[in-house]
Amino acid sequence: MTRPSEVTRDRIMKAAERLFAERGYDGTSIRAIVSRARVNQAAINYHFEGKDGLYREVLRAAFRGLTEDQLAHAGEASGMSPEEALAAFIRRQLRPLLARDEASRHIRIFNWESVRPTPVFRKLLSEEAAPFMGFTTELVRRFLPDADQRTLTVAAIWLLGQCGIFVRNREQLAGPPAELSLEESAVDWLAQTISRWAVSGLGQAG
Amino acid sequence: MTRPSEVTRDRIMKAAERLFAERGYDGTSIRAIVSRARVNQAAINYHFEGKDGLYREVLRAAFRGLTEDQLAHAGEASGMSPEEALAAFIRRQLRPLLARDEASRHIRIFNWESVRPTPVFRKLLSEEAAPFMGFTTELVRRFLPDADQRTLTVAAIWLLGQCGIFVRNREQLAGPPAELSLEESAVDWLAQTISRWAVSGLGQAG
DNA sequence: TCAAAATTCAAACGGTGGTTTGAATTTGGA
DNA sequence: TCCAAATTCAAACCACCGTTTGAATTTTGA
Repeated sequence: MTRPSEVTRDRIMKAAERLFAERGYDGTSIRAIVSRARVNQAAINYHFEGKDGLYREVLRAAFRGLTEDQLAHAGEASGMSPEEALAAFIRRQLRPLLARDEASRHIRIFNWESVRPTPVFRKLLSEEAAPFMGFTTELVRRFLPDADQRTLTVAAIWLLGQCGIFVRNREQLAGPPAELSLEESAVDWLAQTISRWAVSGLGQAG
Repeated sequence: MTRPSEVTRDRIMKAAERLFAERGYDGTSIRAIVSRARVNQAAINYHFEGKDGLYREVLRAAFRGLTEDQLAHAGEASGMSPEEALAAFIRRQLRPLLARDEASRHIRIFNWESVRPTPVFRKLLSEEAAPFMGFTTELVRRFLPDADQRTLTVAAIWLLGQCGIFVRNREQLAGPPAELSLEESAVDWLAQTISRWAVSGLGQAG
C-alpha cells in the first residue's frame, strides 16, 4: 500500500518517533512533528485521534521492533554455549552506543518511560513484555539451573541494568570525568568486559 | 538565618524539589510549585530569576546532598573488607526502593537528567562528579588491583547500573510481569543477591 | 465520468505555560 | 521612629500548546 494517505501517516510516524525519542512526550509538540513531517497540523488528529493516540502507536511500533530484534536471535542462542549466548546478548544490548538507528531510538523512548511511565506504556508492558523477559530469563537460567523464579527474574533485570546504564548515559560518559571512548573497538572491549563480569558473577553464585 | 525572605526561598526549594523529582522539569509548572509552597507566583522570579534558575539551585542542592551522603561513608569503607564495603554501597544505592526520603528524591531528579541532560546538569556533572566517581572507583579497585583506569571506570559505572535499574523501574517491577516484592526483607535479599553477583563477577576476572 | 467519501488545509479557539508589571506591604538599619 | 530597601502580591501579558472547525481538494469505486 502506498496510498497517499498512508504516506502521510508514515511520515508522521517517522517524525514523531525521532522527536519523542529525543525530547520525550511532554517536550515534543504537535507543531514540531508536523513541521518535520511536512504535513498539515490537523493530520495528526485525523489519522491518530490526537497526540495521545499518535504516541500510543509510536510506542507499540517501538516495542514490537525491539522485542522482534532480540527474539529473532533467540533461535541462535540455543545453539551456543551459555557464555556465548550471554555475550551475544550483551553485545546486542550495547548496539545503540554505536548506531543512531531505529533500535537506538526505540530504546531511548523506553528510557523516557522508565522515569515516569505513561498509562499507555504500563499497559503495553504488562501485556507484551513477557516474551522478552522470558528470553532474557532463559539466558540466565543456564547459569542458575537451580534458582527459583524470583532469582531468575532479578538476574535478568540485573543483566539489563549493566548494559542500560552505558546506553542511557552515552553522551555523559564520553565527556569528563569518565572520558570513555565510544568507537567500535572500544564498544567491543566494553561488551567483552561486561560479559566476563556477568558470566563469572552468575557462574559462581549458586 | 530565619529571615522571612529565607523561609519563602526555602519553601520554594522544598516544594520544587518534590515536584521536579516526581514530574521532571517540563512536567512541573511554576503555578504547581507556588501552590504547594504557598507563596506568590512572582516569588520564584524574584528569588531565583525564573524557573531555570530555580531548577539549577535544586539540582545543585541535590547533587551536594547525594555526594555528601555517599562520601560520609567513605571513611567507614576503609575499615571494612572489600566485600563488606561493596555490600554496604549497594545497600545504600537501593535505599530509594524503600524510603521516600530526600536522598530518594535526589536520585529521582538525576534519573530525569539521565534521559535528556540539561546544560546545567552537564556542567555540574563534569565539574563535581569526580569525588563520587572516585569513591566508587576505589570501591572496585580493591577487587581489581592491577586494572587500568579505563577498566576501573567501567567497573564503577557497571556497578551503578546494576543498582540503578531497580530503583528507576521500581513501580514497574512491582507489577506484571516481574511481580517483585519491595518490602524491607525483599530489598535486603535483593541487595545481598546483587552484592554476591557483583563480588564474584569482579573477583574472578583479572 | 461523476458523485460520495476520504483527506488536506488555513485559521481560529480555549487553555496553560513562564514572565512582567507596578502598587502595596513588610523589613531592617540609621 | 522613620525612611529607603527588600519583599510580597494580584493582575495582566504574551507565547505556545493540543484541538476543532468548516471549507477546499483529492481519491475512490461504480
